Amino acid sequence: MPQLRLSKHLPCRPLGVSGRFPPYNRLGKEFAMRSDRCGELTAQDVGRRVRLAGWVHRLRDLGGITFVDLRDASGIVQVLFRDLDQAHQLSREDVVQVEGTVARREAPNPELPTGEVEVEAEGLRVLAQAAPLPFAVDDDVSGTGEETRLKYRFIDLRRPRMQRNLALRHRLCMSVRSFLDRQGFVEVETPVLTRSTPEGARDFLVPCRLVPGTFYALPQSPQLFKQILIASGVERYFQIVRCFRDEDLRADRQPEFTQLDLEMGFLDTPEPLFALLEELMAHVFREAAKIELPTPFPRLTYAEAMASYGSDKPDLRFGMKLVDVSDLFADAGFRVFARAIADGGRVCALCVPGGGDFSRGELNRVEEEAVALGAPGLSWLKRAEEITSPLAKFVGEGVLQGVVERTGAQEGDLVLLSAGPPAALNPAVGELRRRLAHERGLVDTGAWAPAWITDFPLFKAGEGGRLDSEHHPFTAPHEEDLPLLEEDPLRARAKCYDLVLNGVELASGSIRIHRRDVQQQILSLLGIDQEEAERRFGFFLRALEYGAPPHGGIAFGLDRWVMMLAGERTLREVIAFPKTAGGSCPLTGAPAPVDEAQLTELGLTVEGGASTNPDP
RNA sequence: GGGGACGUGGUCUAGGCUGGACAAGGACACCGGAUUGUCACUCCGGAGAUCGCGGGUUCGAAUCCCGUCGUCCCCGCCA
Repeated sequence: MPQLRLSKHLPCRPLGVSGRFPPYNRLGKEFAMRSDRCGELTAQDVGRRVRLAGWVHRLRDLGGITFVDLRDASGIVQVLFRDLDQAHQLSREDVVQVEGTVARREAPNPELPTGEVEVEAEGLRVLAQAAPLPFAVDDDVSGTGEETRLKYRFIDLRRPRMQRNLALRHRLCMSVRSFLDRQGFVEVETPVLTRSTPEGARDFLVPCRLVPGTFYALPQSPQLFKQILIASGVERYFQIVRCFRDEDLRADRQPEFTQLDLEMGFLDTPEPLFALLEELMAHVFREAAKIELPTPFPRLTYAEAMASYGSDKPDLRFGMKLVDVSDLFADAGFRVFARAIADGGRVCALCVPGGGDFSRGELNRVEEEAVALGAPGLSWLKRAEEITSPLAKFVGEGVLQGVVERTGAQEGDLVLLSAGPPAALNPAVGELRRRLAHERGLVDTGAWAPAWITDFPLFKAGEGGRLDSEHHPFTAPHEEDLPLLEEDPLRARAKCYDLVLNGVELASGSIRIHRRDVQQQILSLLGIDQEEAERRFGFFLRALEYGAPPHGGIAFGLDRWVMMLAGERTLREVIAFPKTAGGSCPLTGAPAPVDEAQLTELGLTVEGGASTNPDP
């Protein structure tokens, strides 16, 4: 039986031949086990003696001849075994080393990048055998339940699509780091074992053995640390950092997730930051995904976004703005609308291009949906050759004509009309806008539509008439709104901004308060008195007392960013080892009960005894 | 905390409404055999499931009911 002959010096392929990802600088020594990578062999290699190593992707045993698709990170190449008995013993996903000669194929496979060639094996060594697989390593993920994929994540991640996602994430991080490095940012690590930070979510707690009865909290974000770093003279800080929030999960929410966190000193308006971040975005899209993003990004104030799109994260890949037609209906004779206006509401029109084909039944369904979303009701008009509308019997034709003109409705379009208080009406119609656009195929799914949303309110109404921070308690108010803090705090605007991409909130930030007295005022408005403030974040307030420059920053949801670029539907597809919706990890079996001895050491007892959780 | 969907050999699923020849069918994977140009190789043969778990209804439950656990999606919650 032929054995693998290990040549002493098999020259490695020189640099620059391959354009495949990931290209990397090869040190000769690195290739002790292989001279080439599977996916990189081409017709130019015909006649070369090569040594490969990889996984047996697929086997075709024809008796006297056996084909093996050999796979490594670079791709797949067909290996041909002639009269090599060992080849019959191979199984899928065995790890093998093969030495042989590159030959031109009798029948090329156009489906495969390496399809013109194959490797005629002269020797084979099995490096590791694989047990029967729970699922195949191919890109059709649909044939496997997610729990099974997570339990055998080490197999799942071998799939090209998952490899691509991991690589995309890496490239995104690399391009972020290189860009920010060139802009003078310094990556500084902040503690994971820390105090509760005031983000408003539930904390993950870690019991402290040295002081029984006390707990560290895992950070919901490094917010206070990054501000302290600014006060510490780190003028430009960033960090790609894990954050933890103990809340229920969603397709786009994991209990631990990654932020690109950054902060700049000597910043009192967001303008320089916007310019920098737009360049960062454009750079990252170009480097990581070969997408050109035009800059500058459109900007909308929070008030504009709510009025025109009914959302603080509008999807700008399509139009369909909410159009105010209140004035047209104020005295038009339709009492329902007139009363809504008299009560301080508005009449809002939404043009659905091509919506003229909605049947009466569909319109009823849309109205039900609108009401379920919080709109008081819904009416409509259609522009065909004539304008038709149930409102025609209440208002003059001129009013409906006015609606058509203002919304720009073309022949064949539908205009939905609803009236009510803006706080309820706008989000309802905005959500309707989003749903109808998707249902009707009006969204350009290949487009990238970033936008800045600015000037959020500083506060929102909390439970029992309390004030809550819209962003967080360290957000600076607009100077001209400082008087409002006393008179009408809910009207005060914050120096606060979100970066929205295709209707998804990608990043959120603000100019921070850098004066101790203003900070104290905000905290007291939030119902946090001096004593509590001192107790919870006295360390931070102290930092503001010793010369903190004006500063501001932003934090990106990095997982979401990768998810969008990867075109994935859930965060789990872009995180190597994610949690299920129930917060568990099928791979490791976490969370799991711990030994009684560990609890004792920590001074903890578990009510009702530790729940038993069988090993996975 | 609430709502919805799902749970059947290793994997994915059919069957479930209308309980009875279902000691559960198929595909892929696996095992044995054949096979010298395949590429989702093919052909022949084989093994493998007390239908998530517990209880109930019934002469009889994969199927109906209740509970429970798990997975997924949504609301609440959460930047």
